[in-house]
Amino acid sequence: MVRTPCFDKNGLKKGAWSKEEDDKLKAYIQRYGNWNWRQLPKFAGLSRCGKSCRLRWMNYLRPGLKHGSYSKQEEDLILKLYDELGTKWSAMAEKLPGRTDNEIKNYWHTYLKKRAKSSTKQTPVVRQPDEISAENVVSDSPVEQTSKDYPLPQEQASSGSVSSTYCDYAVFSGINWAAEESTDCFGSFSQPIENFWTEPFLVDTSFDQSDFLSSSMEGEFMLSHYYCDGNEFFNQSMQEFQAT
DNA sequence: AACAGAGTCAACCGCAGCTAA
DNA sequence: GTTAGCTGCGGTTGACTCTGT
Repeated sequence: MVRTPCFDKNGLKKGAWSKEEDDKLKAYIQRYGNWNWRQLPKFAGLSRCGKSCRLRWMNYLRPGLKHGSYSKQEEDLILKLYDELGTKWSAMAEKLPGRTDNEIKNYWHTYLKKRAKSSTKQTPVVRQPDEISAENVVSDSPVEQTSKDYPLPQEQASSGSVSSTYCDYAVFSGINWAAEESTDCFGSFSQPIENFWTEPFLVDTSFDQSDFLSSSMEGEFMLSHYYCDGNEFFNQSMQEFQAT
């Protein structure tokens, strides 16, 4: 299912990610944010290219992602969005909280392409773009159910990064990601520091997540410019987590 | 049990677009 | 206006799993 790990001529690792690499990347981004994908692997102690790190984070490690089977409503929405947007997978992902462009793309190619072909024999339903939105999704999944109860502000629904939308969804919908991923959530991100950009981005090759967690709980790590797609999410999550 | 072909999906590749110098 | 560096996107690949024979 995944590519066998190997090293290219520059000594950069390719292929499947190990648990250890995941932990390093996750911990680093949650600590410092993705301030520069190109430089990030060097500081995080990873033998990967920045692109690979970004992809891994966006498609797999990022909080709030849903994995697994799609609901009927999600399938229908993807089909409708495909009619409207074509292969704009990232645009589709914005309408499907918790799903990535890559995942939607794969799902399309494996399942929905066939379904779409068969349905083209019927008269297609033409919809205006503004008719298709996340709030039109009716789903039995917790995220989507509650997102109807806590609709996104317009600017959040229509602009900004995909991931911040996911995160805001999570926050709006009251999902306690901190509780779900307690080891991934770190206290005090909401507290500011003066010199985030001048803070040394130390290579955490000997990084111990439990140490980090405990120390961060005590408020030792504080970020003001947490330059991460999910900064709002983390700030909110931290507050929720600390409140529990 | 063994093999072949189909299906799945994480990851890679290359390009376009954006921004800063 | 040009160039370089970086990010994000969409298409594609290929290792692995599943299913049928």
